[in-house]
Amino acid sequence: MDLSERSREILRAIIQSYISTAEPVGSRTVTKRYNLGISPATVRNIMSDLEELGFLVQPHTSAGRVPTDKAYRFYIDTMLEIKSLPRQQEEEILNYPLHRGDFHQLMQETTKLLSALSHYTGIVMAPKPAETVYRHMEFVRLTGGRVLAIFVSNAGIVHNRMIILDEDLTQKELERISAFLNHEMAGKTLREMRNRVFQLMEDDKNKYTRLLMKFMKVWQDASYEGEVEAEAELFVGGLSEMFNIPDFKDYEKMKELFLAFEEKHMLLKLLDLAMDAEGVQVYIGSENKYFEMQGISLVVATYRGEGNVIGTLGVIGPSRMPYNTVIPLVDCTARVLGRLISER
Amino acid sequence: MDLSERSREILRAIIQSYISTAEPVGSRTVTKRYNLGISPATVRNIMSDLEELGFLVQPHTSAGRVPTDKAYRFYIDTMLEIKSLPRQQEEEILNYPLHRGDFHQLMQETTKLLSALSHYTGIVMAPKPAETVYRHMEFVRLTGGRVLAIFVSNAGIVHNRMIILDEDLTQKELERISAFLNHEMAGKTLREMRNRVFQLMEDDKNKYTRLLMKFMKVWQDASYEGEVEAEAELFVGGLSEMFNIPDFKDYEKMKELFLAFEEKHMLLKLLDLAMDAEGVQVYIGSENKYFEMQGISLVVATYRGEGNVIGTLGVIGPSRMPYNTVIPLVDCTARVLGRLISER
DNA sequence: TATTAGCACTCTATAGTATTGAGTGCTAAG
DNA sequence: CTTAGCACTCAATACTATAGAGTGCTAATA
Repeated sequence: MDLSERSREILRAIIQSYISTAEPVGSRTVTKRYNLGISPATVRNIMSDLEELGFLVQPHTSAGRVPTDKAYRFYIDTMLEIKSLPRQQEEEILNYPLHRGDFHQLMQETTKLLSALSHYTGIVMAPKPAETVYRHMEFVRLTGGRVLAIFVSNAGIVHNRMIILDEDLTQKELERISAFLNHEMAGKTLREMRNRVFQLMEDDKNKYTRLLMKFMKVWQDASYEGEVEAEAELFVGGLSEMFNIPDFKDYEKMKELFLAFEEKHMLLKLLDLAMDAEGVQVYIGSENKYFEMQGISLVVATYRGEGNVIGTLGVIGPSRMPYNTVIPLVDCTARVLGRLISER
Repeated sequence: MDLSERSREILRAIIQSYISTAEPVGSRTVTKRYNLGISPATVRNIMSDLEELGFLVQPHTSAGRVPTDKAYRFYIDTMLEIKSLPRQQEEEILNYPLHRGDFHQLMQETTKLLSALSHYTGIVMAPKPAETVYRHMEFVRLTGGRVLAIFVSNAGIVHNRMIILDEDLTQKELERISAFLNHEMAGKTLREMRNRVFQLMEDDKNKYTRLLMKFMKVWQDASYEGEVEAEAELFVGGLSEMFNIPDFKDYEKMKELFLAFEEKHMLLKLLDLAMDAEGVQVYIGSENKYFEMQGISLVVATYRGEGNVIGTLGVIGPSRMPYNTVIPLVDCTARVLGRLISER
């Protein structure tokens, strides 16, 4: 992208202006607010060029111009100066009462933190059962052959699954199975456990064979039904912030947005995708095929638990977002959450 | 309320008309759609009376009339003929795949079911930890003196709490505590357990005293912090249905509504209140002080688990709701959920 | 006395018109 | 290459006229 220094300056000015006012930017505004020693007419010429290059569009002929997704991408990649997080905001994150309650609450509170500080909507994707390393598992006998399998990770994340056997086991028997499986499976993810189950089922010299066979058969069925590969849980907080954003002052737009939020699959796919990359990532408008929506961007970061990347979190807002403050905010929150999980 | 038979007929006609069209009802409409052998002028006189009695209001002078909360209340109490649920809808409820997954998913899916069938927003209040009867508890040692306490109810509801001890216990020690407490506490609610803890702490002849003391001290603190008395979890599904309701076609109204949804306390208080009554209840508009909102009503029913009322569920929509179909729908869903929980 | 036809009146919603102002693109001069 | 100047475009706003739905009141009627 070979823009002249001056064109870049003007593009930056337009983007910054639009980010702070949400109003289409005219040539006069540029010269007045950012004195570049240049006349409106000149700016107009350059703006016209920038439009041709796909960085700007006009809502209508007699309006100023608005940055495109391409412009935001360019801005973020080549001219964004990320501030370090202001001391005060960092304090706020550190003092936010995240540490109370169980894992669910931790996730939920984190979305609220993200939302409160960004004034946008906060999202957190919880660790996926299939990829969580469990330290302990427990089988609790309920009535009617039903057994509740409870998995606990190092970080205190609890997942559970109902297992329905056609045979009623005593709690004692379950405890034997439980002891055996704990020994066999501790430190594994659900995915790894499933593989181990297949392995064990080959080996019929096992002394728990009959019970285990039953158990594992059911387990296998469960994973066939997609339970092991189940989607991660998605937490959303601060949805109502969306109503304060002038970009979304349109009823139909809002409806579309909320429908998308209710259909969590797409958002989860996107967040899952973000697991593969390092650091903070920004998805602008139509850049991603899973949550493609005019004028909406996501700022996403991965968070770690005991070393590994275990989930992602971030913020959803208008593409017209003050990235220089939101990015460090998301980054810091991800770190803090990671620390909390690891030292929980 | 001594209305003449004819006044009642007209009021009913107006309410039914408004429920189905969402348009203010004029005198001519009443005579045309419900032929009562009466002229518009007569209807006007009666409508004027009904307005004076507080059953109707006019949005403006030259508009028809709209039922007030008082009118809906009267309608529901004295002239609603509740249909039995159509066979087809009952089928739909019974066939809805609620039974998969864990308790959380069950709750979430139930909100979706309610929403899908009513075309409004579904809500389910999960059983409160403080009032859930637990069959089993388990303590899992994590790193750094942290212990995860896991409680399992008969129905397979799992709650967990992090307990932080300033002393590192081995899993063996925990198992001893766990065995003792399971023996001591099984079949109790969290609230009852707390009381029992106080009792046990008096008794220092107990052979587990030192560990238990530690443990219970922390437990006590936790309950002091309100963890035992924690609010029930609220599940909401089908929020976006709100966007399809003409009554809420206003941006500001919508914003207000979503803010109320995010502040779940109020809604929970109301649902909690509903636990005390039997059968299906309807809260119209300003009738309740916790989720008071112009034009919005709730249809709520309690559901049972193994005999006891353990939670509530329902539907939120415009006061202008076809109660004769929504009420049996909510009723049936509550029954089905109860059955699923009890036979889980 | 209760009902009803008739009519004037009220008020919203809709369409049409005029005006304003922001902003552009083009042209010609510097 | 830059810029002043100017005609042009278009959305937003305010104003006006009109149509239509519905009422309340009055006087006639059963």
